[in-house]
Amino acid sequence: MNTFSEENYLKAIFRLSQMPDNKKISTSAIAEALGNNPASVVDMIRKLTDKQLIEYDKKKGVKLTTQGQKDAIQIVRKHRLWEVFLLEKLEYRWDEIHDIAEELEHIKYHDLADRLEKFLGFPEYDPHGDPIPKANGKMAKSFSASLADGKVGGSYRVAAVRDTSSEFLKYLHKLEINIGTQIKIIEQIAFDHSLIISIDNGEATTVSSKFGENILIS
Amino acid sequence: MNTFSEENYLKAIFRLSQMPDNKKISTSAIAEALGNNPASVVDMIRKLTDKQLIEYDKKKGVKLTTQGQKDAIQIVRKHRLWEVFLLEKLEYRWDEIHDIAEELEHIKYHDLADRLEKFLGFPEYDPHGDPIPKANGKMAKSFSASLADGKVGGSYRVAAVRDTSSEFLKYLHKLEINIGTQIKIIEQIAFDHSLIISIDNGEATTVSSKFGENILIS
DNA sequence: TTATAAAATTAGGTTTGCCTAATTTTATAA
DNA sequence: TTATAAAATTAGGCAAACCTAATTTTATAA
Repeated sequence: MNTFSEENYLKAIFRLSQMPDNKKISTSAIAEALGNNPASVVDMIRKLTDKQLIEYDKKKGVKLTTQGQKDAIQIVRKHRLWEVFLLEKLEYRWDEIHDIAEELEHIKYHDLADRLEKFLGFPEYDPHGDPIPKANGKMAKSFSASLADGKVGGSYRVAAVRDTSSEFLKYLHKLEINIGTQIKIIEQIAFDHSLIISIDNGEATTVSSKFGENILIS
Repeated sequence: MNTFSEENYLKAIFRLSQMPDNKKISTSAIAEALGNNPASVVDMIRKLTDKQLIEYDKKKGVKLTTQGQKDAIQIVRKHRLWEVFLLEKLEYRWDEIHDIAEELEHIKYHDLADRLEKFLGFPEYDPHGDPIPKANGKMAKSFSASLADGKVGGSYRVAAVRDTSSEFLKYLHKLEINIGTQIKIIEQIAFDHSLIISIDNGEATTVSSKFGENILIS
């Protein structure tokens, strides 16, 4: 079994490996993702390599092994199921559930994820629009197109959010944007790629390019 | 905030302080309860004393301070609420829930216990018959009379179990004893205080005195 | 009372997972 | 190509929470 910390590294590496940009997963990228010092990451890379959960090549960076990938997906599965539980059953807000699920995802017990999944009615997506891996590790493809990739004049459905920080989610809450909300791109500012959008046909609002990149559409 | 380990010590001390025998809570008693070495307990006694969660007197043993008691009760509260969740919602067996709740009880987040309690419909007792502390720390008195204290010829309702180990609970499952089961004491063996009992008016069964001490009656 | 056993404590050590500071390696740009 | 910046690594350290072995204190029983 893996420790909490090992699990957090696996999850971070998995997340990085899912990024559309397909960049190499470097020591410093992992350090940044976890808020740790790169020196600590070097320690853990050694440990996870010994456990054969990752492979490391200074040139190519870190890659999950088959087992590492399996382990990571099970953590992601638990995280997303618990998020559904917290939102739907305990009525937490969108921006609160991530942090609690960060702790709950590490609870290990035979069948726990499967029973939780059944209890929740086999949800396909978590409250942030991310697909929930099945018990066998299979998962639907994540949404990858962002609002920033949309065309001026186009109208798009919010399918998921890339950033799940409470800052971003609180901002969305303020703008009344949820999964399913329809967003129309009215204009793109050439200078900094800011977007002028209409939310559910409401009045024009300006958002940054960073904002647009973190809204995934379908 | 307290660490997982500190919480486990507080909980163990609380449990010992609830024992009807009212014995002094010694270093070795705590060590035994947690399966740790007495030397480790000495370390932690120092730490919890510094944090003003316990008071220690070599003669009188360990005592929880007001704050220590508060903290301990909140952990017990979470433990028992999660047990209800695991049994009622996830359909785990009686003998499985304790171990999972041991992990879940340490999850900290504003309101978590309160929301869980509400979701579960404000249960009064956990599946082992132990009272669930309320948000304000108040809790019903635990059942304290055991079957071993019963009279020959008397008939008693199983109100709770003292031992929550899966070994004991599996044994109860085999004997078809649950909370609410009626047990009649047919005879007590003078030699070793074994009990001959009838379960829900079924045929005579012999159980040890240790068994009798771990069944609490009302 | 004194010998013995039990309990408590101290001293010193281990592992995990972090850290800082210094150094080495690799990449980038003048 | 060479200077500089960035990234990676090494060396050494720290706190938490355990441990064993040795010692001291306390309790119990002959």
